[in-house]
Amino acid sequence: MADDQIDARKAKRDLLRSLGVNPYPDRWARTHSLTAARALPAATEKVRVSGRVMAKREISKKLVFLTLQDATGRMQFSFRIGVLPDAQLELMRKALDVGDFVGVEGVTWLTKTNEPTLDATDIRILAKGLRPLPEKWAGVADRETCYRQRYLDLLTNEETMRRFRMRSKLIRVIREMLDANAFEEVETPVLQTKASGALAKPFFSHHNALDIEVTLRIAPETWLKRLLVGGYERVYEFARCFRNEGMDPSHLQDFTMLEFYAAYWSYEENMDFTEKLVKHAVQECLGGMTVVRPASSGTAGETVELDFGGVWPRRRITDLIQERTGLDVLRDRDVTSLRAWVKEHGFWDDDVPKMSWGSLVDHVYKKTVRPHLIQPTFIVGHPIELSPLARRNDADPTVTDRFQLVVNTWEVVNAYSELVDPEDQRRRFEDQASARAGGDDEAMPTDEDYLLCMEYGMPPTSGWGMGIDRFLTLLAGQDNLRDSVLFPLMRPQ
RNA sequence: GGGGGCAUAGCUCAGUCGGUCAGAGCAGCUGACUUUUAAUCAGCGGGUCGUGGGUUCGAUCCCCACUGCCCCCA
Repeated sequence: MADDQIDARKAKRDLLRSLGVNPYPDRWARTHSLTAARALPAATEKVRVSGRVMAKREISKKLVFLTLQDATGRMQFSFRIGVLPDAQLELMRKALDVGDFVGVEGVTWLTKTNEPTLDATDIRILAKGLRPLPEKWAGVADRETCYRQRYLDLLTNEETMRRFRMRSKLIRVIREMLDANAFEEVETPVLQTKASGALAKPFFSHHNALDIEVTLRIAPETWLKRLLVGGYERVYEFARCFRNEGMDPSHLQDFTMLEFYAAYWSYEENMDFTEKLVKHAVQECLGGMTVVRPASSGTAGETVELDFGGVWPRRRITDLIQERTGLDVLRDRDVTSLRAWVKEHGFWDDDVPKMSWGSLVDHVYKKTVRPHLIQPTFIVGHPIELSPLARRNDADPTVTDRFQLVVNTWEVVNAYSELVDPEDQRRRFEDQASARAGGDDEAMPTDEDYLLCMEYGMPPTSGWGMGIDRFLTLLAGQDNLRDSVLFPLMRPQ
């Protein structure tokens, strides 16, 4: 029968109940974690631990060894005749399965092989499991099961647990460093009436009480900048954002973006800070400045060593294009000839006819330069059309005071000196509106409420954003963002 | 949107160029064993071979469609 394993466990649960033992008691007072208990000297008495039974080795009716696992690690415990009362020993032999949570009280001892072991004087089943755990040696291997039933992946694959603990640590380390630099953590709306702050397609929903259409945020940017008008000087938010676009190994619909804003900083000062922040996070998470990981897509089986040490180069996007292709996009800034070049070199796609000069430069960069950017590199000098919220450069009004950090061909950080001139901002929105009218449905809609705010005065500010999921994926040596998110969205079965 | 791959027991996986091929290990059940740690030994159960069609004397295997997942390309 398909259910015989479940039936066997239910029968054991019923056995417990028939003897007046609750298979789901409310608590267990423990004195030690398993890792702490392992470190105790032999013959320590009244040690109380708890955890999940991961393996059971029944040597005889008189002696059983089991492996217990808790959040700190694993430890072996034993029960045997003469130490555990006979009736309890008999019950545990019959009713205890791999997968059950138990509380154990006992005495520490060392086996022949010097394995720290807790010899039980009392065992209580704390939660009876009704389904068998995945195979103890191989664990769960099926990727779909790992995504849909992440708890099984975490439970049986040590590497998975390590990866998600690295995620928690990464967030903690970044938060600590921002806090130490006088940043304040804030929260801004997820439900909004206008998607703003990025070039992306939003999710729509409906607000019943107000009877209005709302969107899920695509970026926290304009909200955080409103706070600068309100008097904050340094703010940040770990912001869940939602973009209703294609999904692939480097894009999730539901992702975590960290943004921070620092009043009175230029984007160049921010680059200095970014280098320190990222290096600190890498050191804390990896214990060093390098990671060997699979190369980016299209190079199956190859690995690459990323080195976050040293000083990261700062390169103009247009210079990189010229080095890679010989194309000087700044020479005449002509859309038609640039478009012809794109066609001639095989980088054409359906969106090219709609692209402005700036978008074409970005397109060429993504096709020719970015696939070769492996080691951490700052990209600067982005055309103004690509950055409707970024400050215009004083020396060259066609580019913005912006930088991106690219690692292993992925954009990990995007930052700039913020545009704080309300009239320039209005013109940029108007340009976006005409791009939208021209068919570019990613162009940003005008945000009057944000403009109103800016008219009250916004200090010079540098803003910054990092895709946390991407950065973790890089550090953890994974190649799919879903491996860095606990419960990725899956199509219902 | 186009192409490729995967789906077999609760878990990890073999296998059939179409015919005693429904298999192993773990897990489960029964028994033996007081120092195991992937415990060991003996025995016993467990399957709609993803779903639905088709070809065939015969399909888990070949063909088509569908579902889910993974990858590549646009």
